[in-house]
Amino acid sequence: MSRYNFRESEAKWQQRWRERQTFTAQHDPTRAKYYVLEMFPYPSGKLHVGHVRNYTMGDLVARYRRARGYNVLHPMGWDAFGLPAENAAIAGGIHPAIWTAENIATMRAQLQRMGFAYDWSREIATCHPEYYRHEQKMFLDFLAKGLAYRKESWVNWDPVDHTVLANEQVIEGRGWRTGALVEKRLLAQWNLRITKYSDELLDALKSLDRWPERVRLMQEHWIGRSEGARVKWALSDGKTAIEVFTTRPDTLYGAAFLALSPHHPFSQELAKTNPALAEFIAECDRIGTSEEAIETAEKRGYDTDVEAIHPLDKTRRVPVYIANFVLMEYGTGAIFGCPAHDQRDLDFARKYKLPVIPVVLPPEADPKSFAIDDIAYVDDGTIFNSSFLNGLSVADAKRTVGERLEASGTGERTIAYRLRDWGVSRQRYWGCPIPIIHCADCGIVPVPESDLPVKLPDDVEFDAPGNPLDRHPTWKHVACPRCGKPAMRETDTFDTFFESSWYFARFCSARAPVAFERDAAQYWMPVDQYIGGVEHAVLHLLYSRFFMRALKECGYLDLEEPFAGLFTQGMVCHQTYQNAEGEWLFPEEVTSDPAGRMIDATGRPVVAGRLEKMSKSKKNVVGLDDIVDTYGADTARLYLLSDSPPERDLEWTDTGIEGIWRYVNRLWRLVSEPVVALPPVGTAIPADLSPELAAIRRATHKMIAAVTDDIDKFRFNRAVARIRELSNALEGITGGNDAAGAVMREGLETVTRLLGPMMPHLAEEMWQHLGHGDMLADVAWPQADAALARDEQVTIAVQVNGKLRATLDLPRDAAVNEVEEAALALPQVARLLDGKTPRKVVVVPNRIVSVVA
RNA sequence: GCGGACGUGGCGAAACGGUAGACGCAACGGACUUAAAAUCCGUUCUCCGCAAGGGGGUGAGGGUUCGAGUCCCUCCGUCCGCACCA
Repeated sequence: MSRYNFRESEAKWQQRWRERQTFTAQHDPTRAKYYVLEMFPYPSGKLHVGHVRNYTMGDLVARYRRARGYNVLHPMGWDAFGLPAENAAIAGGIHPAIWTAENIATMRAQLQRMGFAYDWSREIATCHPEYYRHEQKMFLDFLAKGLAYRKESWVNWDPVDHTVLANEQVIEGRGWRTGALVEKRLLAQWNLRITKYSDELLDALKSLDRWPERVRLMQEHWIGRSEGARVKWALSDGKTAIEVFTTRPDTLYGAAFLALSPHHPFSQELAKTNPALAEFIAECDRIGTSEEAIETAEKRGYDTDVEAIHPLDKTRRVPVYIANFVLMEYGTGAIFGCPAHDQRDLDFARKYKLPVIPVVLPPEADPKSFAIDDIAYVDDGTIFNSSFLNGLSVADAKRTVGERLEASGTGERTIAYRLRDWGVSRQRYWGCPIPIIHCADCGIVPVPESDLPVKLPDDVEFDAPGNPLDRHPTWKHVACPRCGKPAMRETDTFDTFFESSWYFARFCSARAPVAFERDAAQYWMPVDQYIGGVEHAVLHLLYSRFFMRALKECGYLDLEEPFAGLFTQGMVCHQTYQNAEGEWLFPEEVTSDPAGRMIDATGRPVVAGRLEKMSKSKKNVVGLDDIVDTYGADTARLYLLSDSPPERDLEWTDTGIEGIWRYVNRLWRLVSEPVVALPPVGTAIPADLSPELAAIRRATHKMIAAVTDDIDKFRFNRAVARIRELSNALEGITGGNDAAGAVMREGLETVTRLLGPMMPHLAEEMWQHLGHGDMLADVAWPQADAALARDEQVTIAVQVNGKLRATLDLPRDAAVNEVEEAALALPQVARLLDGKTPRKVVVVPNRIVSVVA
C-alpha cells in the first residue's frame, strides 16, 4: 500500500507552475477578468496556520475562477511599514529595513510552499521608495485639492515614548508600552478630509450587495449620520453666542442648562482668567479618552456663572456649565440639556439641582400630574409646556421648531456625523515620510514633485525614545524650496493605513512608473472578491473607499468602490493553557501529576483555557512549517477549508489534521491502486448501466452541480463534504467490467477536478496518474449534465397529521393523484385513518405527501 | 445603553418551510497482524421493546402552517461591534 509522497509531488508541481508562468496575469480586454485578493500581510516574522486560512480561501476562489474561464488576477504583497519593525530595532539592534526584508523572504517562501497561485511578478512591498513615492505625490495632490490639511487636534500623548497613541493603544489611561499616564495634547497633525464624503460613503453602502451585512452596518454606525438642528444661544454677557447641536429641537422648551466641552473656545477663553476653571479643564484632560476612562469617569460640570438666553423665549435664562462629558469633536462641542427627556441630562440635573421640565407627554398620561422621577422619558408623545409647539407630535414639532429657528435666524436644521477626519501623522521612523517642508518665512511648503521621493535615511539611531528622524543630524535640514533659506523637513510619517488604502489598485500595474496605469486599472478594478478579517471593517475598508473617491477627484482613477465583493473569514483558534497566575503556557510545558491533574514545570496547577485565536502571546500557535513538513501543503489546505463554515471560527486540532491526512492517502490509493481497471482516457460510457453504476454516475453529476454552487456561495466546508461523499461512493464500485471502469474513471476525474482548487498538488498528481498529459491547472471546470443528474426514482415522505409515518419510492414526476393514492394505500397510513376519508391531502411533487386525518 | 450574530448528538457541523443529524472527529465492537501502526467492516440522539414497531428530541414558552431547526412574538444564554454622539 503506497503513501502519497507529498514532498516530491508538491515541489514538482510548484516548479512546473513557476516554469510555465501558469499564474502570471496578462492584461487581455477580450477576456472577462476576475480579481481575487486577500488582505496583504504585515511581515511580522513567520506564518502560522492561523495566518493562511484566508490565503487558502483566496486561492480556492482564484483557481476555481481560472478553471471557469476567467482571466484571473491574484497578486500578493507586503504591508511592510509599521511599529513592530521599530520595536525589533529597539529591542534587538537590527535595522527595521533588514528585519522587514528578512521576514518578507521567510514568509514568501512559506506562501510558495503552500502552492498558492499568486502572480509573483506583481509583488510589492510598501516600504520601497518605488511604492511610497506615489503616495507622497497623492498627498501633495490631496493638499492642492484641500483633501489634506494641517490642524491642531487633541491626541493621546505618551510622555515617555514621546509619541501620539491611537485610542486602541491606551489601556486604562496608560500607554500600552510604557505604562505612563497618557496626556491629552493639542498637536498639529496632518488630516485627510474623509468627512467630505460622509454622505457618499454612507449612501454607497447600499450598492455593496456582495459585502457582509455586518460590515455595512458597522460602517454605517461609524459614519453615524444624525439629523438635528444647530441652535444659537446668546449669552448674558451680551457679546458671545454659543451654538449647540441637538437631535431633539422639539424639546427646546425643556432646556435646563447649556454644557460646553472643556476644549470649547469659550471654555478656553474663560479659563484664561479663571484658575479654578483652568484646573477643572486640566483634570478633564488627564482622564484620557480610553473607553475604560470614559466609562468610569463621573459626570462633572463646572458652573461658569454665565447664563444663556433661551432662543425662543428671551425671558428665560439657563446656566452655562463646562462639562467633562461633552466632546469638542462632535457637533459643535456644546449641548443644551433637557433633563426630562435625556437620561444623561437628567442625571446631571439631579446632581446640580437643576429644574426638570417635561415637554413630551406620553400617550394617555395626564398633563397635570405627569412628572419625571429617575427615568427620563425618551419615547414619542405629544408636546406640551412648549408654547407654539403644544399638541404636536415629536416629528411635527421638530419640523415646526426648525422652521421657526430658521425664520428667526437663531438656528438651522442640519446633519451631524460621528465620522471624523483621519489624522495621519505618526511620530515614527518606519513609515512613509510626509513630503512637507516647514519654512520660518514661507510656512508650510510642499516638497516639489521633482524632489520625490523623500526617502527615509538609513543611518538612524534607536537608542533614545521618540522619533529618530527628529534627532537625525542632517536629514531634516533642507533649503526651503520656495525662498532657499534653511528650513526643516516634516519628521512625522504617515499612518500605515495610508499604504494599504491603495495597494490593491497598484497591483494592476505594479511596475509602472506612475501610480496607476489607467488601462490596467480600468480593466482589473474593482477587486471582485476581497477576503480578510472583520477587524478591518471600519479601518482599512473605510479608508480605502475614501481613497478611491479622493483619487478620483485628483484624476488618478475613475472608480468609487474598490471592493465589489467582500468576505470576512473566521479566525483559527487553538487550545490554550494558563497557570494560576494567568500566565500563558506552551502545550509542551504542561505535564500531569500522578493524580492526572495538569501541572507546569514547577508543579503548579494548570487550567486548559478556552479556545483562543492563535497568537504568539497566548502561546498557542501551530507553526506552518511544522505542518507542511509533516503532512504537506494540501493536507493543511483541505483542513482549513473543511472543518467549519468559512465565516465562523475554526478549531485547529491534531486529530483533525490527521483525519485529512488519512483522506489524502485514500484519494491517492483510489487512483494509484484502482480496484477497477480503468479504460483509456476518453472512453465512452455505455448507455445501459446497471442500477448501481447508474446511481454512481448520477451522484457524480449531482456533485458537480452541488459543489459548483457551494463554491459560488462560499460554502467550502459543504463542498468538501460532498466531494468526500462522492469519493466514498466510488470506493464502493465493484466488478471488473468495462462499464464499471468507465463510471469509475468519470467519477475519479470529477473528484480530481473538483479538488483541484483545494488540493492543487495532489489533484495534478492524480490527474497525471489517470493518464492525462496536460496540467490540471489548465483544465476547465467540469460541467454537470442535468439529464444524468436527474433521479428517475424518488423517495417521497408520507406524513399523517404532521408526523412521518412512511416513505414511498415512486418514479420521478408521478401524477399527483397517483402519488396520493399510493400514499393512502400504505398500511401505516390506512391504519391511522381507520377507514375514514382524510380531511385534506397535500402533495408536494417528488417530495412529500401530508395527510390530515 | 444602542446595533448585530448565534444557540442542533460527546465534539466540528449538515438540513430551497418538506424524511433532523449529511460529511467528519472521537468512542466502542470486530477483521487482518506474533504484536503494534496502517488499513478494512460495523455501531453510536434518547426512551420503551427480543424484534417488528412506537414515544420524545434542534436554549425556554407561545403563534402562523397540512408541515417549523428554519418564519413571527416574548424570554434566557453566549459572542461580536459601537459607546458620555447631544
